[in-house]
Amino acid sequence: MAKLQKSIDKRNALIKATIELVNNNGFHATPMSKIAKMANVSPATIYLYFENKQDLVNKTYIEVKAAYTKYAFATYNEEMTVEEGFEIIWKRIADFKLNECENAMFLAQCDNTPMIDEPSRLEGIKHLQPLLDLWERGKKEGIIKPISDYLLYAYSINPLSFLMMAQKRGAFQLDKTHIEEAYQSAWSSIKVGK
Amino acid sequence: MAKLQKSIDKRNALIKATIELVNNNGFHATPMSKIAKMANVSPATIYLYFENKQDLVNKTYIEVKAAYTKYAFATYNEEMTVEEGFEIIWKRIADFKLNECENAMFLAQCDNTPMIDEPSRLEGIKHLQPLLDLWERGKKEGIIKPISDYLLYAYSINPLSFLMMAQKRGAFQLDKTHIEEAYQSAWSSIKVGK
DNA sequence: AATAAAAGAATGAACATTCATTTTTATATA
DNA sequence: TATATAAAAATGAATGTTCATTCTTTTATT
Repeated sequence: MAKLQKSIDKRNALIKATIELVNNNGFHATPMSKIAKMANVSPATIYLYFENKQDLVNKTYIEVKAAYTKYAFATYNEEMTVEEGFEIIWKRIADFKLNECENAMFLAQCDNTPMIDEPSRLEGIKHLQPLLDLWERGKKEGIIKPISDYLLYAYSINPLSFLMMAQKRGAFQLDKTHIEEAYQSAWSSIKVGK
Repeated sequence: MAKLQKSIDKRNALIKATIELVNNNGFHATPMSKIAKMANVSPATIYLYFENKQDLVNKTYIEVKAAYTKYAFATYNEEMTVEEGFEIIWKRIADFKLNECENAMFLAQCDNTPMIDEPSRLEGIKHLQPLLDLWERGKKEGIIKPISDYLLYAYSINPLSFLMMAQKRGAFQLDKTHIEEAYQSAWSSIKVGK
């Protein structure tokens, strides 16, 4: 019962503050004291919810990653054709990167940085399985190129991260038309051409 | 002449150490003392070559970025056709990401992180112009899709960064065949389809 | 001999974490 | 229903360490 009394709101506020501060300053330039302040909590309170700073950031990563994949697959089901399924998933991912920008940026930063420990990174990858299964099916049906999943991901999904970062820097605006163009590029880079 | 007496070797060693340590630990988790130690230099000496830590990392970024683009365009010239030119540049970039892995990883980390200040970031972008010019030409000739350069970059160049990181994590090995497949994906995502 | 480069030790600030108390909450009793 | 009590949750202030930067002295160069 001890655990249950701890406020889930406080925990969420801490995670949210972590995301926001790390996005703006990077992991090591966001002191626990600032996280506490932004979450309206005493620094000592953080240690009731997380073991230490590394644990806080690992848990934040896993939580955001789970939210990401949940969002991505929310409207997908396995009865769809490969092409349908891919479009559904791709567009959900695009939505996430644009609408849940803070979360998506946090993930992007984690992915190129020694900020997250390896177990947490692996934990985060798990949830992507449905997409890999879809690709597997696509390869069997001769619809998706028979190449490494890493290549498929690099060309069809990862570009969205780059576009999101560019947009965040104000370099350019990703509108409906762009999204459609981007989708076409993504699909044409992984589908089997005639 | 004061400046000229300072050893270029020492400066290079400092930059090299910065890259290596930042790659492994991140910017804020690499103390000046460690950089100094790895470069076989006293901490105080760093301040003869760089104003402060931020300046050191900014200068490192600019230097690596310049090396990257120099490498990328080394075998390209403007007489080439658009398709030729793109292939030449693309493959040089791929080489860089695979052979100069330390440098490429450092750039990838900088690009998603608030580690570098904005002026240095802009300074680093400048050198990419020849590729943008090539694309401009390709669009005029109806060979390259008439879409934003950001989209072209996201789909044809950026995936290499993802693949490099995956390879670094030991997740998979990017061999000759993969490179060729990757090139085909890159080209087919930006060329005008029939 | 004069000047620049380099060094190692010192300085002071910032920070993660812990400590000693206080406040809140849940429950038991009358 | 009101009160007492025990346990958890929360806090602000300390603690000890780490680190960027500077200071003073030594070494190398011309």
